[in-house]
Amino acid sequence: MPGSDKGSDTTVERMPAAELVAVLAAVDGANPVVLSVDSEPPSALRALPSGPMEPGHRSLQAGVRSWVERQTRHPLGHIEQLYTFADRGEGGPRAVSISYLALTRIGTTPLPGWRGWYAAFPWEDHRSATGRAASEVLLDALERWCGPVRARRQRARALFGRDGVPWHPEWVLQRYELLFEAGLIAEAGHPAPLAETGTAMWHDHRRILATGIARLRAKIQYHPVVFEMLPDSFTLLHLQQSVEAIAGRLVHKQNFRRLIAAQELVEETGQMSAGTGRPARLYRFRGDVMRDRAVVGTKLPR
Amino acid sequence: MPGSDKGSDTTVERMPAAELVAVLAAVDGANPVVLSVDSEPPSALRALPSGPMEPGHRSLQAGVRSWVERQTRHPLGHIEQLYTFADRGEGGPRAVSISYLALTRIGTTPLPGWRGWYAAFPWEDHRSATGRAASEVLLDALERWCGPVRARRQRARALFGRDGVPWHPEWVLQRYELLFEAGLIAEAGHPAPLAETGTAMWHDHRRILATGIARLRAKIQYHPVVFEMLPDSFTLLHLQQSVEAIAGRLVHKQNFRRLIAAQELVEETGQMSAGTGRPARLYRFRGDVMRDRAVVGTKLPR
DNA sequence: TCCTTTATGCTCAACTTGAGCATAAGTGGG
DNA sequence: CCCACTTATGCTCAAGTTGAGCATAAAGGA
Repeated sequence: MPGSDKGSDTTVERMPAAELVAVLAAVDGANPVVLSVDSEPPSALRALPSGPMEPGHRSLQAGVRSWVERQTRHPLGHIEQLYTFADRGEGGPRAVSISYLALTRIGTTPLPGWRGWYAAFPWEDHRSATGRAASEVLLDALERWCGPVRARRQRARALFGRDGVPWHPEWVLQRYELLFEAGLIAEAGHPAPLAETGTAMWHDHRRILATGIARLRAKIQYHPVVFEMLPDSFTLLHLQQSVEAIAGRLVHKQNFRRLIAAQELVEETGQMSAGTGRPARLYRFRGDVMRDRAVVGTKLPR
Repeated sequence: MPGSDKGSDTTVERMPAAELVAVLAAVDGANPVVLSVDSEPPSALRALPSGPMEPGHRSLQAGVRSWVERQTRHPLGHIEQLYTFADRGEGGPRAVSISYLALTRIGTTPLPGWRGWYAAFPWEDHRSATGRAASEVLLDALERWCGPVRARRQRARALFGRDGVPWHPEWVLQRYELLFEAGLIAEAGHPAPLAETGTAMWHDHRRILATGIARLRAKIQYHPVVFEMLPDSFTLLHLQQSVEAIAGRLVHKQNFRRLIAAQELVEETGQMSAGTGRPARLYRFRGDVMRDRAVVGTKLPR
């Protein structure tokens, strides 16, 4: 192998184990959810599914896919690697965890274990006034923590968007890390200093989840991955609500439709939806356009 | 640990060693370069610097930084994780390699080992007619390989941008993988079927480099990372050429300046450049705006 | 019937982007 | 000194994109 200081064979003994961690995301109506395991109390979001890496797959990707599909009995849509973390186990060998984001549909038979992801990040849901209020409260607390340090205050304001600074849905991880730095995050040990601080998760799973949400929010703007989380046929409102659920903010309905129409990502099935209000046309995703353009955006209007 | 089928202790023995691989990028005038090691013949791009992961750092990031800085004696600017690969070592334990992208300046004392990255990807340099021609030749070959399969042809055209389809600089990895699939990539074993196919690299380093270039091209559009690769003071032309070198395509000069001016990312030093043609103002990067906005774009006009 | 709810079509102003025109200010050669 | 050549810099214009709102349609229930 090339490289300057390649380790000797003894190095191998010190080498870390690798673990896979999955952020398995779906949308249940207007509620974005992830699969959670080992909940105590039940129905709380506590830990992401994880397991050891197994030899014998063509790629890590394939390994994650078959492992998750075996566990959940759900076919997976889009899957992508998030990040690799190394934790030092008290100065000794380090455990490497490789995290993945995978998208799926909640079928008609929802598994137990799906939990709304905003339980862990109340301030990230800017669709509702309560979510926005949580974000305000945290920004206040952050500014107290910042003290007179100008750079810090500016960073806080840029991330949490006050005073005309726009709110960027995809900066989930940066916001989480700032809150963490400021000691405002409830972790397993110490209790939450504020009510708006969200539920704690096992080990570093909350950070991994933040990474996953951030990636998904970013991706949704330039790649039609939402459709991996929708049923075969859906109304435009359904599509819009899924996008809003993920992005954590509302969009202008007419503009959203204009955008969707312009991109020719969907086609009418010819059928209409039932339900309250005027019936809406049902659409299906046109998988074929993916090949024409390789990448197409869904773009979020404000 | 939570998770469904957590491995027993015996699993640990099968676990892979982890190796770090760095794509260390810089810009030399109008030439984008990466640090290469172990060149044979010398001055060829053969392998990326790599080494074993060492315990004792706060994070992987910090480990890579100190390792690369020790090797190259260059301070690193931006550094980010690219991807984690697992290669199966003949069905046995897998080697995990964690790859990183790091940016730096080539100081006044250039290290040996910097090589133009387009040697490995001639078709990615759309600044020159020869690069565009290489891209055309490869697309022709691809279309022959595709045969009548419509979906394949469409994918090839979308990626290589023919017939009015726009060329997307950041789809480096996808293009590489398509060429690879089509058997058009020269790898260590078999020779190149075409002249335009670029130089082979050790193991999977060419894929890693492709990932790094892709990430850098994408990043440059919404984060001012170019400045990490420029000297303290520079002319707007210098800045533009660096961007063009990375993006692999030319931009409209006046629009580029308008964009830079609008973003207030740079300020005049008051001095002028010497050299051929009318002297130009020298600028420096305003590091302080980074904090105000958290993220600022450099955006590439066509 | 009227009220509530959701669907859908259309317009407008503000802003962004791609492209080009024109002029300025250096250098080196006749 | 004037000219060709090179790079710098200011400005305009047409198209396209985006944010926001007006208006109307079609269903169900009180």
